[in-house]
Amino acid sequence: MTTQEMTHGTAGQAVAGAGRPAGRPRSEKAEKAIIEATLDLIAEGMGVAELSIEAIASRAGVGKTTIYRRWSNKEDLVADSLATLKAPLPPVRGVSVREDLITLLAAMQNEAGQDRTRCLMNVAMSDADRYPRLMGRFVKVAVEPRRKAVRDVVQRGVDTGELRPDIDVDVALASLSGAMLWYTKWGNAELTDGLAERIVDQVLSGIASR
Amino acid sequence: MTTQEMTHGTAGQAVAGAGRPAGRPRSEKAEKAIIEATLDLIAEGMGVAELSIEAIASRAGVGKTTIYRRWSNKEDLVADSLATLKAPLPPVRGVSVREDLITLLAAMQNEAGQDRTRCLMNVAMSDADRYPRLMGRFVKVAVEPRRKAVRDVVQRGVDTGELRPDIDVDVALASLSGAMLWYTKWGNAELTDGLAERIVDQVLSGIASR
DNA sequence: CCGATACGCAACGGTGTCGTTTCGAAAGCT
DNA sequence: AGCTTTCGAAACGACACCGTTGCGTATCGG
Repeated sequence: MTTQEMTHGTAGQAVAGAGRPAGRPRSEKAEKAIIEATLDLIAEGMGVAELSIEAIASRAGVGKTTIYRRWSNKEDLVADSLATLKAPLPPVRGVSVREDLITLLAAMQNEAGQDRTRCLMNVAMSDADRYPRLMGRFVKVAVEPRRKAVRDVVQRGVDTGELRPDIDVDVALASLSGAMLWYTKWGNAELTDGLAERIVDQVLSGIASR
Repeated sequence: MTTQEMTHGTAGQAVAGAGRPAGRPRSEKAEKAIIEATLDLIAEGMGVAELSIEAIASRAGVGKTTIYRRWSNKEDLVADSLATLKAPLPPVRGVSVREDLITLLAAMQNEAGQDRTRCLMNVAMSDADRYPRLMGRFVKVAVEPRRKAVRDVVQRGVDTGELRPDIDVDVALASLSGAMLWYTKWGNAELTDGLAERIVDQVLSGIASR
């Protein structure tokens, strides 16, 4: 958490081992509800700028006070909310690079079709420039794990000789993930069956004549 | 223009040849200023939702009346503004597919580095879901020409035999443009020299071992 | 010159959100 | 019990925009 210290965190707890703040403890449930409401609203297409504390409070069934007590501003709240996002990546079977890449890209395509992920992606791309701290957080919890997953597979392919040793791994990964990103955004929405497979095969084999 | 008809457009002009509305004509300069101000604000990172008519009027040095007289709502204004965007694509020399693709991707990378294009891109990706009409307009004036440029080069390569005849052109184009998009968004910002060249070469030759 | 329209500007009442404050009730500790 | 802190709810004054209207001026055609 970012602004936990704001109220009592360090003061009451850091020095002596058993420093509870005395008084009614903060409701863990309220905190969950607030974060969940925040993510919900974002997932419904709300940009960070339009997110209103009032709407979050109302949606979470919580008083505004309860929010302001924990986060001093919207950005901190959103940052903490993003940080709770889990990244359930599909497991990779590890048999062949081709198969693993298809698995990962297909998962990416699937996620891009869901409203929640889609809107989060939008926020990530659009509000990123305006809220650099948010961007950092989002990249860390959402983009980075996926990038790493693809990167690991590619790197493994290089190590095992399945892929050429002289390739630029970052560019490879950009070609793969970027292709899927592009296609799901602006490609023709039809003909997306077996898209992951087509992308992977074509990036693997190249498009130039031999 | 979308809502020109709102006031006098069709009524005064369509029927008899010489039907001017009588009275002071609308200032072309004001119109330009309004649209320019709108694009400016968007380019400064303003999302469509946060765009305020007041801000636009103020920035354009224009009364709100002058805006409301022409556009009945914000979306129409933004749509018309986007429609005025020119797409100065780099000329392509047509010598080799590789060279042409590098030219186009390098231009894309360059554009992604400019704040104006960057923010417009953000709006395109983020507000697209919320304002489908805007999305359509933007795709038409900004995305489509670029997509077509790359597509034409790829298609030409297929025709001349420079590229394999069995490739999926759309996937190829997604791999190329998508890779650049991905890299400029989330790739490590260093080491972007010769990026276009690296992407093109690697997509052309593929990454799999032979 | 006259009538008509557009111009920039300032003001209107209305709405939504801000961040803060107050309130009575609830929930923990000693 | 008594003390402390948090809870949800409601209200506060402040501000930013909304979309509209009126005002005095500018610019056209007849």
